[in-house]
Formats: sequence, C-alpha cells, structure tokens
Amino acid sequence: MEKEIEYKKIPLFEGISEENLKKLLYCINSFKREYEKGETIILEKDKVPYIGIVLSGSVHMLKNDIWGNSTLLSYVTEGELFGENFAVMKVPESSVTFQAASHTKVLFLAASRIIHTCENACSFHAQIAENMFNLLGRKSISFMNKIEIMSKENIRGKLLAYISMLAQQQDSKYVVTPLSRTQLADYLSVNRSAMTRELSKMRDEGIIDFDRDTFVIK
Amino acid sequence: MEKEIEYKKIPLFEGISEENLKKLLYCINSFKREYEKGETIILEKDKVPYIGIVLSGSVHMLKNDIWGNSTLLSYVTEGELFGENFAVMKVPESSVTFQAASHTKVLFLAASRIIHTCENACSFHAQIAENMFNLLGRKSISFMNKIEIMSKENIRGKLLAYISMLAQQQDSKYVVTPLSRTQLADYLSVNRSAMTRELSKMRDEGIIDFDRDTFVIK
DNA sequence: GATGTTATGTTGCAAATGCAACATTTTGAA
DNA sequence: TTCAAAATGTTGCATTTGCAACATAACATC
Repeated sequence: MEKEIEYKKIPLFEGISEENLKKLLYCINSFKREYEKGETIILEKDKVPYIGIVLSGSVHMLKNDIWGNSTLLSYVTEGELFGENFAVMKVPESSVTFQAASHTKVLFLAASRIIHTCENACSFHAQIAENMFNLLGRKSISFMNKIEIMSKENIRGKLLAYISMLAQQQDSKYVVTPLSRTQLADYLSVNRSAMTRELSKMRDEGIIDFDRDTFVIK
Repeated sequence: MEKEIEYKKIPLFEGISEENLKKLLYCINSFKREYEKGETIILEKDKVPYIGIVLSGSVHMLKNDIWGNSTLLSYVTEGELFGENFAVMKVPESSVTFQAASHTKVLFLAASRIIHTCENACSFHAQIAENMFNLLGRKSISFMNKIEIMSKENIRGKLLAYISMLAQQQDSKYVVTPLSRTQLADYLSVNRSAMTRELSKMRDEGIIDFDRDTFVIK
C-alpha cells in the first residue's frame, strides 16, 4: 500500500500551519475515501459540491461522447486537485468522469466552505481561499498554453510554439522538456513518428538542435 | 462613441445591489481608463495585479513567441473579464499581451481586494469573491472543452466532438451552433474548405445532417 | 431593386500527416 | 551482467489536409 502524501506538501494547504489545518479540515466538512482501481469517483452529470485531493494513487479524467466513446483527457497525481473547476460553479455539475487509475485515496473538501468565508472569518480560512484562486488561475493558464500550442496549423508550428513556451518559462535558448517524445506527441495530439520526422527535418534545416530532453533554439 | 455597459449586467457583479456596488468599487480600488484602438493595455511580462472588465469596445489577447510572431488568442467583449487568470496568481505576471481592438473603456479592480476579504467582511465583498470563483471555473471548463475537441486526430473527429459537446449541452440530437462556418473552422483550427468538404462527406455517409446553423445527429 | 461585400460550397493538386513495419537504443527488473 | 520490455528513430505508402481558384448564395447598404 502506497503512503499518503503529507498534508503540508499539498499546494492547496500552503501557508497553513499544522494545528490550523486540523481545525480547518473539520470546519470545511472534509472526508476521506478510498477507491479500488477502475472504480468511478465522479460520474458525468453528477453534482460535485466537493473538491478532490489525491492523497495516494492517481485519478483519470475521462470524457464520454454521445456515441459512447471514452477519451482520457488528463490524469491527476498525488497532491493535485480534481473537480475544482466544477465544484466552484453555481451549479456544480461535472461534465467529465473521474476514475481511480490505481488504488487511490482521496480527500474531499466542501467547495462552498472554501468559496464562502466562515462566520468566524479565521485567517487560515482566508488562506485556503487565496490558494484556491491561485490554483484555478494556474490551471487556466496551463490550459491557455496548451490551446495556443495546439491551434498551430501543423506539427512544426506546434513544436515551435511548445519550445518557445519553454524558452519563455525557462528564460533560456537551451530548454529542457519534462515530457518524453511519446508524451510530447500525445500532448501535441500528433503522430509520434511524424513528430520525430519533423524534428529531424528541423534539425537538418538548422532551426533547432536537440539531444534527448534538451532543445536548443538557433 | 459607444455607450458603457450597465454595471448590473456585468456577471462579476451579479447579486450585488447598486448601492453596495458603489461602496464595493471604492473598497476594492477600482479605476477606469480609456484606450485608443491599437493601444496596449497590458504587455507580456507586465505585473498585472488588476482584473480588467471591458465596459465598451473590445480587447484582443495576443501572444508573442520568441521569434517575434504574434498570434491572436482570443478577444474579450463588453462585460467580460480579462487578465483575471494572471491577477489571481501569487506572482501576477501576464504571459500574454492585451490590446484595445477599438476605442475601449476598461474598469480595473485590484485582484488582491477580491481574493482577500476585507477587514469588515462585508457580505457584498464575499459575493464578488464567489462570483469570481464561478467565472474562473467557467472559463476553465470552456478551455477544457476546446482542448478536448482540438485533440481529436482529424477534422471529422473534431467536428464530431464539437457536435457531441453541443448535443450534451443542449440535451438534444438537433443542435444549434452559435458559430458560422468560418468561425467554426477557426475555432477548430482547421482549413475552412477542408472542413466543409468533410461535412459534406459526413452527410453523404449518413452520419449527420445539417442545414445552416443546425446539425442533426443520426 | 441594384450592387458590392462577405460567407459558403466545390474541386484539383501539392504538401503534410498518419500508419505500419521495422531497426536501434534505452530502461528496468531479475 | 543479462534479458525483456518500452521508447525512440526511420522510411515507404496511403490518406488527409491545406491551399488556391472559382462559383454561388446570403447579406448589407444605398
């Protein structure tokens, strides 16, 4: 059995002392649940007034279309949130399914208790709301980045947009990608072999150079 | 000169009475500014501790890559927010440029005054925080939808994913799209004529039917 | 209604991409 | 180390897509 992540390492709890966290977890109606591999955590169309935090294991986010085809949209690992986009809505209905990818422990927090400050307006309560804003903004920005990259007309455009984004983030012309080739092709939604072919072409044309996980912009 | 949108029609201010709104706007350090067409509102890498609301005109969101190419990412019209994803971050630095697309009036609100409840914990202050959570969640979900659609391997897949999404939202097999063909091709990041060609093929194969802005799933 | 403008549909052709099959390299477990 | 599994690179070929050019339809303005 995998160990649970320490609460102090969870980004949503950043800046909250351990004693306060205990009180807070009680105050915001938190509860834990475990799921077997493959078990559904939240089903499409479910009401989700809760934000989930993965304590151990991992969670897949799936989307079913009206013909019944299922697509893996993303996955959530230890310490990360899921369902928060839906939970903060006025009508907190999920449009995706969350499923345990392995044996998984989840901590649920009532979103309304984070969105609305409590009567006693405790400082740590304000802190978790602030952290929540942060995380929502961060996720939105990463979505924006992906959309910007994916909207490029061809594979070369996507690769250049991706590398450009890394260069801006890392502020260098030597950039390191956290994704393997297979993962990168998946992220860009392009064929893996077509992608490596394009990378080779770009190297031949002297636009970029690369070695393993490092790209050089010329 | 275009008229400003009424404050009560701005989603961020929903549920706040006019008297309270006046106090609130003062409390959260709001201020108005006008921009000429083409004028830069927020430049990439700028610190943006403010959330912008378009009162009249419209704003373009642009992204520059490291080679200097500029891409139009989206546009923001009357009553809508911009910069909020960046403003709610701990380090509120924009990674995009905002530019007035026409003569534009903008209302700025200090994000920190929305994120942190004020000392007197007024109810309308809590309301705007709640609205802000709502809007962030909503934007995130619309990004997710777009990513899901764009990650389909080919034009047919994208069209089907788009139509499926509409069908789920409208809960019907007869769906109405708010986008023209040209706009839809743009949204899906595909060539317009290739898209209409694919639509015709799909009709020939009996998968869908369509007339103007209505699609029928068979 | 006349007329110019924009959106939409159609098609041939060139280019880009996906696919499959295979060689090579890297990784991880025993 | 040794071996199997997974990741990566390469290439020919079929398919898809973008592009350009054009015809037609819808729309707006006078």
